[in-house]
Amino acid sequence: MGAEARRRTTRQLALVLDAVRASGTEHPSADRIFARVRAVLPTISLGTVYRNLHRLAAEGHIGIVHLGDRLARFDPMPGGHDHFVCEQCGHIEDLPATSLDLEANAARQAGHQVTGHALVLYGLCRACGTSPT
Amino acid sequence: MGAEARRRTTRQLALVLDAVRASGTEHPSADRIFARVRAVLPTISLGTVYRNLHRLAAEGHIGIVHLGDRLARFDPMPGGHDHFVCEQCGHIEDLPATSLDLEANAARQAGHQVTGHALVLYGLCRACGTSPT
DNA sequence: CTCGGTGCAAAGGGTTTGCATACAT
DNA sequence: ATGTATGCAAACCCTTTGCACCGAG
Repeated sequence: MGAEARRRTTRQLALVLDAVRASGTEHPSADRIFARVRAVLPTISLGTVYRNLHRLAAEGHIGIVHLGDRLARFDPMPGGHDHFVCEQCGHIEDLPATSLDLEANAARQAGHQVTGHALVLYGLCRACGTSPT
Repeated sequence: MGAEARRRTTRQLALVLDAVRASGTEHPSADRIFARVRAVLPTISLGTVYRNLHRLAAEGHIGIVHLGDRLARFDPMPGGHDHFVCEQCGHIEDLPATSLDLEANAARQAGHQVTGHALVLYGLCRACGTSPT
């Protein structure tokens, strides 16, 4: 180990992290982050946003969420929790972390080691389930 | 409702379904299905494979699985069950269906209706966890 | 005979990458 | 001074689509 690449702190990196942290519950996509940061630093490029997003995720500062569609979404909370997605309005909500002991059991009984999971619940959110279609 | 489009049965549709059904536990991607079918019907096109894959999924004959990587995988079993993915060798394993009552509860308490879920467990499969790195 | 399905090839859209330059250390 | 991070733009990759022809009903 040892030989880890030396990492530099740049304005771009800080701004990308800020943007994700300021996104609250929104779970923005990369191009949304791009737009936000660009409002502050107009010269930043999309490639840089992606590189910093991945670096931040690798260092455990932010989380990446895959919701079944093609694009990745970013989350100020690094991990552990799950998500609920409304199939009608697209609203995304954080759910508390779960141990998933029951579910992981099947895998463990097959001799596998479970180290993590991704869980997305689908349905109708309160607003969509209440209002007329 | 009523006015449903009339659907035709073609050799291509049947072969795509056959290929998915014959894939067992492999969870093949679209281009893998494409290759398999092409071995039997060399003139079939990728576009047709995708169209039939989606039609079969919409009709509930096969399942689509998103594992966090970029491409979709197809499953002879329509739904209900979960998956385990080995982070080292990429092996995919089916897990029995789970109700996820505990997890869905948090969403229900917020007033949402939960109609489905996608759960992927990550870790080291038996082979990778046992053998030396 | 009809009109839904097919093949082909080009377009799409998110993400990654090569390269010369800028800048953190 | 050193070499990592950036900006730009092209490349990638999976997937979707427009269009003219084919073939199931």
